[in-house]
Amino acid sequence: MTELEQRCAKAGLKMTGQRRTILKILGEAADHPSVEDVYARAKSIDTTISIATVYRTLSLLDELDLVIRHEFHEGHSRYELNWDHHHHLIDLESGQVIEFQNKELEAMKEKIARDLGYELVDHRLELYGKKIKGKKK
Amino acid sequence: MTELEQRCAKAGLKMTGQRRTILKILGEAADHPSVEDVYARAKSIDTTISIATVYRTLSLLDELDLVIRHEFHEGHSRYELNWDHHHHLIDLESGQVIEFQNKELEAMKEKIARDLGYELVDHRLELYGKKIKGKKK
DNA sequence: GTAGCTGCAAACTCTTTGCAACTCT
DNA sequence: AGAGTTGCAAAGAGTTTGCAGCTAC
Repeated sequence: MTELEQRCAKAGLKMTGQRRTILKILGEAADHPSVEDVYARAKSIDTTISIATVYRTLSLLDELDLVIRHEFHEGHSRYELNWDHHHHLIDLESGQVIEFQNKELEAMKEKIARDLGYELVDHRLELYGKKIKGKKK
Repeated sequence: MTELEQRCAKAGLKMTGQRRTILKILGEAADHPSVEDVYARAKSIDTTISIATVYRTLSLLDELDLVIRHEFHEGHSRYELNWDHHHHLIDLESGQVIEFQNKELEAMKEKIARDLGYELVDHRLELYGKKIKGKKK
């Protein structure tokens, strides 16, 4: 039983085959799959799984904070495991999503929230950019 | 003719009554209205306006970058004029949206993008927090 | 055994679109 | 005059839900 599965079980979720399949897919995903993506990958493992189950499972995982739901202005959501905290740079030309982390940024966000009288619970930063062509090294 | 209307006209948009109404509403909005909000307010000025026109106009304004479209994970979009650049802190308990700016943050984001080999075109930062009750002054 | 989970299909919400009539320039 | 815009209603996309049967615990 994986750590992820343990955390689900601890939250009172029954570990069904479908849920194991979806957790496996999320654990192996190097990208930020949409619901349709997760569904397609799940079907290659369990051909009988339904998209309703994928929606329900991802919502549950989101509530448990095991997963992060993104809205990259595409008309649908994308998901990823909530493992290591990071942010995203979206390539406006190719749609490619690049992950990054930055300690200073984290500290700064905490401070901004505190100065406004808030305890920071969650936050999102998305950068949208274009690749610089002429590499001025 | 307002500056906003001039910028629309310059982009080749015809200045119809409906568009003027919507621009007026956005200019006067102190919040971040949803499409339904804009539609409701528009109707109080022009009872014959349709929600299709509101959708179409907001999309156009978004393309022209006169407006910013937000997805605060509510299942619908919210809009605001793209005047002064700022970010948002969303109160998780009340849903209240607080705006803030931060120079250091801006500089840092430019740097992160550049270091990744990207020219920053746009970006979003959203903080989600809870009000700190015991004001430890 | 039973509370919870699943697949299916229908329903729902938000948004977009085809079309004929109308209007800004 | 003519290209662009509008309202209407229908269609589309993404997501949720009621229900009967099934399954993990």
